[in-house]
Amino acid sequence: MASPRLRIAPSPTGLLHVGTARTALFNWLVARQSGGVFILRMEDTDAGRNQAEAIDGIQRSLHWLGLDWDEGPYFQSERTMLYAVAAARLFEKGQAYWCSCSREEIDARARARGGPPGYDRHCRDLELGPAPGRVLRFRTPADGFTTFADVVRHETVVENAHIEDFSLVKGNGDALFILANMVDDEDMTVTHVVRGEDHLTNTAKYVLLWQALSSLPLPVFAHLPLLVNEQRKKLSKRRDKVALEQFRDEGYLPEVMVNYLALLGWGPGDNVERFTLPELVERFRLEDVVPSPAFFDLKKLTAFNGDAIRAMPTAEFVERSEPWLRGAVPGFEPPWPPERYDATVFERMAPVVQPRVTTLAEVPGYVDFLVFDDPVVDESAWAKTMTPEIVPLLDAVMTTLASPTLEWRGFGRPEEEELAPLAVAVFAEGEGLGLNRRLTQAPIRLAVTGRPVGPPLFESLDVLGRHETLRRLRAARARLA
RNA sequence: GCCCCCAUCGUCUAGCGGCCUAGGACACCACCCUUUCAAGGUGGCGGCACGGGUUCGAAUCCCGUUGGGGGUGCCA
Repeated sequence: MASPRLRIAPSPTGLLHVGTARTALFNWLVARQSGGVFILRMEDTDAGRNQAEAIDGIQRSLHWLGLDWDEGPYFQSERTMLYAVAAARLFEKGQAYWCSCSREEIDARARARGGPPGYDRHCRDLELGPAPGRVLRFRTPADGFTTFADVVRHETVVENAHIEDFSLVKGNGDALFILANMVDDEDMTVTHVVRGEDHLTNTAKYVLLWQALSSLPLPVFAHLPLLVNEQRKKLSKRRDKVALEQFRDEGYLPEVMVNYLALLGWGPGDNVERFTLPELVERFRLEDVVPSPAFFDLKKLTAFNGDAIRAMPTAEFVERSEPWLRGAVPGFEPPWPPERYDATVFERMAPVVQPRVTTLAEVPGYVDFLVFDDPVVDESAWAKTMTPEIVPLLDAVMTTLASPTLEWRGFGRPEEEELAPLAVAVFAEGEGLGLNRRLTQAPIRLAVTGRPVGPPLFESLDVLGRHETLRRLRAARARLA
């Protein structure tokens, strides 16, 4: 048997959608694990809906995920002759006919007869020729059944009487999806059609067309379960956050996205859930795809992302965070002018930031106090914490921190059990005033970072430096006086 | 309306007739650790939609019911 040929056939009407990405991934996995070919084909037959930008965006997103294609991108808009030839053949064989009915006429007749909506085969035997405004319709057999097998589902049988005489060519001469899609699959000798369940109903039409136009065996079909939102509706770009580039901009890692997407509609037999792309190539089985819809759970994606960030060597974390810190991410603005980013400062904080973030876009929020001239103060937290009673603490801490004999070090050392010198000094002052560690660190954190929560305090002071720490403490003290 | 598909913890899934008093992950809860917040550790809560069959035996097979979804375009 010839090597498998699979394709992803997005229509360039917007950014790559997570559902399309999942479909692309499954197709790609089958191709790669079988020594097959993965084809990219832009289904841009509807000129009015195409967006030039989308063509680049789709390719960018596929690359981002690590899904490379062997052929293409093909563009259906450049292959119109193929569809015209197929349409002419169908017409000549009597398997298609021209129809002059407008949508309004079709609907009006459906209402008049009180029957179900849909085309009533009005022009079927009128023997009309082609003309502007006329559509070409497929002459669906009046009786019999159309059946097809599906790797994910049971064999499906559809009564031909239930399939309307669907349109193949628009009134302006352009081919419709159903024709172009089938003709291209045949022409590109696609062996496996792996796509979303929303195409299941189209498949009977596809099979009918294939039988009318091709002597090749039908491709193997696999209809993947839909990705749904919390309302259990198909993910849509209008209602839901689905653009892959948005996830990228928010600091989700491509390897995590691939891993998570693979788990939507498929599960390995054992209790392992974390996979790299090469591991997926090895483990994935199309036959094991489940048929029921899957909820795209942002919480689980985020949890995986946080795990992956924590699992990185710190140097890698620093490197991969940089675009968000420098303002190099298209959809993300750091809270400071990009030129203020100082890589050497961030490098020192990175080890304590890394376990606290779940996406890379969160990183700047953990280190902004180091970049700003003055901390941005959380006023509600200030009001609660910075009471007149803490003045003695601030005074004592300032005196201690100003002492030149104090070693300015806030990071603990692996080999020592004790607290770092800065922590020892500050806690000692708090203790002297009858304050526990929790109460001692709170006002200092607020004075220096402006917030009640954040990275560990003494590490933060360490990186901020003695001079700036004291300046901020004095400023807070002044505000209280 | 009609056609098609689907149905295991809240969610994603394991299960493919006996190993299931149904396993894992995310979420959630509790405790521990702790300078905030995280992280980490330990434990917990929680499910086979319902009704009939088939079988010595069903989450697993069959039928029905109910529920959910998709399609029904001169969109893809």
